Amino acid sequence: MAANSKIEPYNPAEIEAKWRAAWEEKPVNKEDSKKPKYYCLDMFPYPSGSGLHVGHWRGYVISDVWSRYQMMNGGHYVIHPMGWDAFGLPAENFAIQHGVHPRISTKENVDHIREQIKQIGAIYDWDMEVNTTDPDYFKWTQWIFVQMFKNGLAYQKEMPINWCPSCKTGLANEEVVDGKCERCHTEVTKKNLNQWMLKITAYADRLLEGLEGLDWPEKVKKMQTDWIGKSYGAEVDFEIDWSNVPESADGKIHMLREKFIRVYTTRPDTLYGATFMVLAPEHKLVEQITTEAQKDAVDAYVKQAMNKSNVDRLQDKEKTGVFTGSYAINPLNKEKIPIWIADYVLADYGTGAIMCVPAHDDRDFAFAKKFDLPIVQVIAKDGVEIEDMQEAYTDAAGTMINSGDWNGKESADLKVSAPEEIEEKGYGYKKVNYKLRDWVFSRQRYWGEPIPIVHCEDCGAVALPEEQLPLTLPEVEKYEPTGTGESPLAAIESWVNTSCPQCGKPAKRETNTMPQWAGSSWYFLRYVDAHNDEMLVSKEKADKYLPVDMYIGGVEHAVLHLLYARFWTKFLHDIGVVSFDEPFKKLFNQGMITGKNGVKMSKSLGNVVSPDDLIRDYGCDSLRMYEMFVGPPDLDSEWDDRGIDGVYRFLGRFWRLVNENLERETQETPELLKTRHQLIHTISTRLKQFNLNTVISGYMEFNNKLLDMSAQGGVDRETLKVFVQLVAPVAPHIAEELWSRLGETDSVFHSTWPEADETLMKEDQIEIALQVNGKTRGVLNINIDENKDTVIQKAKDALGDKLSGNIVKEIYVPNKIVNIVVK
RNA sequence: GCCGGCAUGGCGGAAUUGGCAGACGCAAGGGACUUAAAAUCCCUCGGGCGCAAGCCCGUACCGGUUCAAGUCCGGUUGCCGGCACCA
Repeated sequence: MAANSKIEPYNPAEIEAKWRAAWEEKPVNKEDSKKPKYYCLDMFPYPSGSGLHVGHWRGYVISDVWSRYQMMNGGHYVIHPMGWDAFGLPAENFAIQHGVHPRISTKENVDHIREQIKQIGAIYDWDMEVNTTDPDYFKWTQWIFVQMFKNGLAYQKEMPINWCPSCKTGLANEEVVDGKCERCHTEVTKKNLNQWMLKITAYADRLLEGLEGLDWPEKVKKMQTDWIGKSYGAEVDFEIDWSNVPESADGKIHMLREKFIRVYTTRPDTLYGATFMVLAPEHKLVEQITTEAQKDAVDAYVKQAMNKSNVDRLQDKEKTGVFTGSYAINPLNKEKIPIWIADYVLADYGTGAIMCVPAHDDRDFAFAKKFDLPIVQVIAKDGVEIEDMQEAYTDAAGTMINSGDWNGKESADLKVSAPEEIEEKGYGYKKVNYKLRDWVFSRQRYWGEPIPIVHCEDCGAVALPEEQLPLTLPEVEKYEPTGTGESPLAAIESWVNTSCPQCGKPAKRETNTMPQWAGSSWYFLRYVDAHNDEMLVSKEKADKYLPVDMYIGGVEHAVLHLLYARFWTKFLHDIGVVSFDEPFKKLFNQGMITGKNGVKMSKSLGNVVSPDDLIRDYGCDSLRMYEMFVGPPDLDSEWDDRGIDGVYRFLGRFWRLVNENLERETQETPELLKTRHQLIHTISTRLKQFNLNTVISGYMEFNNKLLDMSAQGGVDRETLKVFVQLVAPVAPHIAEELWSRLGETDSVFHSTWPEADETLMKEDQIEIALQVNGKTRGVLNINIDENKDTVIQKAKDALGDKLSGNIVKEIYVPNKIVNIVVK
């Protein structure tokens, strides 16, 4: 059937320009306190100079589809803002190379990317726009820091921290990936610096417990759980046997000597099996307990361990270590056990010292084998003591042996009860530990929020009073990091020299800046009250519009931004700024769009696909739809330009379907009614479940079906309207155009999402499969919900002589299948 | 090493609670329309055997449970992701 020749062809450029202008003038989503709110948030971008590619689009399209769906389904006022995470190194490096102030280049980049993002045709409310580098914004970032300082959560500490020699700045643990800088992949070294730290560890338990109630991908929750790394165990004291270290040797006297070495263990049940101890090379007792004979070897080892880079320390799985010459006493069996030092023991976890149970720990086993130390099994594996052990038995499962009065107990029970027993006997304490470390918060770079602290000789570190915020960055000539651990700000004397806010004496400003993650740790709160001069967000707005209902972005921030933002939100909750303590109720991680063969799109590889040409050739709606159709939204997908032809052709046919039926006045038939409700049901279900790629295939399937019906008589107006509504979230421009052609005067996005009536969508005739012994041998048309006996009789008739042998069993799954088992 | 996830045509991918594997699309081939091309429309499209009706094989591999397995269970291999000496 030829298309009606009078129908004008689908012209996306014209339609999209028309509706872009109309929406610009009269936005479809405006603040309306009478409607229920829905907050759908994108992870805001860093405004880089290279602009957006089709991969960036995906997340923004997903969130816009979801936002528009929320507007229509439930009549929500949707908070859907966009902003800029604009502090950071690229702008600063650009300044170093070209002498352009980061403020200037950042503004240019923001203006450029804002225009690109507008191409997506999303319902962003630009009145809410925030920029982390705007003094009116970072005033509040600094304010939060001051509150943390006042509450003892921001503190200074001199310690060896992760240092990136290329970025010339300190890094948080979260920013070190495989021993390398998360940004530039340079090997991270250690540097001893006085740092500002944020006490995220004070929130370790709450950050862990809070995960339980969140509708987040399990993967992300697990990553955070592992990162926090909570473990249960005991701290146990081992008495030091000082007899090998004469007190007079280096002038030390007994009184100053520690009596015990304290260790942390998660396996107190294996205490009888501890046959040696190992201290971290940095442990404070190492010097004291080392005997004269071992001194040279120990000194050499400590020196070498200190010089090892993170990467070496990670890669060298081979155990190394030296004997200190001293012994300790196992508190339970009173055995004398040697004390070693080795770099496999970390100085900054637990107590920096461990008891070693080689029979039941892989690392201790490897160490014992290498240095020929005794191995004593204390848990029977499968009821027996292993002869000539080849690997450690690490399960806490089995009966205790070689363990004094613990013999015969179950190790799994003992693992739980031992800490208390040890506590009663006075050898130690029950103890919980975390892998999470405090957040190294200082950066020795220019383009970040200045830390609002003044150092006064008399008063120490003093926070700037609130009325002096924001503390803005001074103009500088040189942006180069010094590399010495000092910020470039330290060279600006006129800025550094100030007076103490407390006593008025001359004092110096803190010259470090905050890390990139500071501004992004709370931006989602600011959007809903972006122009408030009085506070970071009013109580009223916060209560009305927060927290975030749906957060959409890449998985790469699982333990960085998402952990920090949760921490800051909990803190702001505790000081009464907001009344909730989890910022993001639901999280969705979209998969990455890659180039051919799953290679990440990058400028240097030249495989970046720009949306610009595609929009020109196919239009925004086609690109939006293809972003959804390219693959399941949560998985990575390879971009293939050719695929967009498919959705473009579909939109052309959809255009034709509606237009060729505009004037027809087709009456609704039972068949059309049924199809309409099946369509509503199919699309709504898939949309709700976030199966966005199959939403698109659903459109295509029903469009083909309706085109057939159109050719055979026509499609009624109500069905067309419903179809247009269902397409609207994905392809808003064409939908709005067709909606108005169907005679509607208000926006399709102000219409109510159609509901499927299950009774109307039911087929009355259905085709089911006929099987013999589980193999399909034909199909059968039956009435829906037809009685079992009738169906089976029909099936037997239809199968006829394919049914040879005795019928053993007849299976009928209603409306699905008949299976006859013969022998 | 430990912990997760995944494995389906030439390609991207569909398949409620186990119930006709390959929806939808891309690419490819054929046809219609056209002076021609583009666009559009129609048909074919997992492999093998067969003139045909039809039969056999097929969801990484091996085995199991079941009337019935892409789906569940046990084992193996490969790929991806996270953690990486946290005691």
